[in-house]
Amino acid sequence: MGKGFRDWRRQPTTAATGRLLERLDRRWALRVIWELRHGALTFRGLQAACGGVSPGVLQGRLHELRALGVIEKVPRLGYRLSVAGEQLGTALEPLAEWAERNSASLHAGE
Amino acid sequence: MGKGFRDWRRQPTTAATGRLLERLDRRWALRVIWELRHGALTFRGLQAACGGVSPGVLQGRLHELRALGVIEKVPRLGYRLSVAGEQLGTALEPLAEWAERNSASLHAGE
DNA sequence: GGTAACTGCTACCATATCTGTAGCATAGGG
DNA sequence: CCCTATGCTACAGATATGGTAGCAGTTACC
Repeated sequence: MGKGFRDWRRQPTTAATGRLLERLDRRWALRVIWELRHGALTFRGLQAACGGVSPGVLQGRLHELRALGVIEKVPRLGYRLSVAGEQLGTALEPLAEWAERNSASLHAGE
Repeated sequence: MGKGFRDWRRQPTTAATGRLLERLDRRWALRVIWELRHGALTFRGLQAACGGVSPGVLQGRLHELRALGVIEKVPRLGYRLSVAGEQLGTALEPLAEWAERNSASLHAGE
């Protein structure tokens, strides 16, 4: 980084939160969890629900999210949230509520 | 898309939430908001807080987030959350709490 | 058995985005 | 003037994503 960095770092983001954000700010990561919040979806169903993500990317996200332990693969149904994943989905709800409340400005930003 | 798509689309993600997720699942978007939650930061301070994001990317995120109306630029202090942005930051807290609770599995997924 | 439609998943390439570093123009302090 | 900090731009190389085609396995049906 440039030379002008001072190490004043105040209360820093904890490692755990940092790791989470590191995973979730990738494309479709949040969306996948969000789409699974009401139950299991097949790979292709999930793909459609996300508006046609490319299968390679979806595959990658599913792999990462499984490694994180938030989703799991089930023989017939496809993929679904794990217990931890459902909690994560719940933690996402305030975000969705915010989006609803601020849909006007979200639209403007487009 | 493959040919095998069925249009069964159950309760779909609302447009507003979709748009939000579309913006926030880009790299560093969530993190920037998260780092600003305790007050304003300068461009370079924000850069440092995010672990050294490349300035070009940070610039892009700041531009997008300003267009969304969640952050604003202040003459001397750098950048800070707008009123809506603070609400968004608050909506992010459950996510951070989840991360703390599940730090073990987050570590495992690394 | 043949076929049709589904399943999860892989390969490929064009494009977009991110990383990492260097550097510019400005402002303020000493 | 010199030094440091500011916001910000530029550029090359690495990585991620988008879009499409297609494969192997399973299930259902005629």
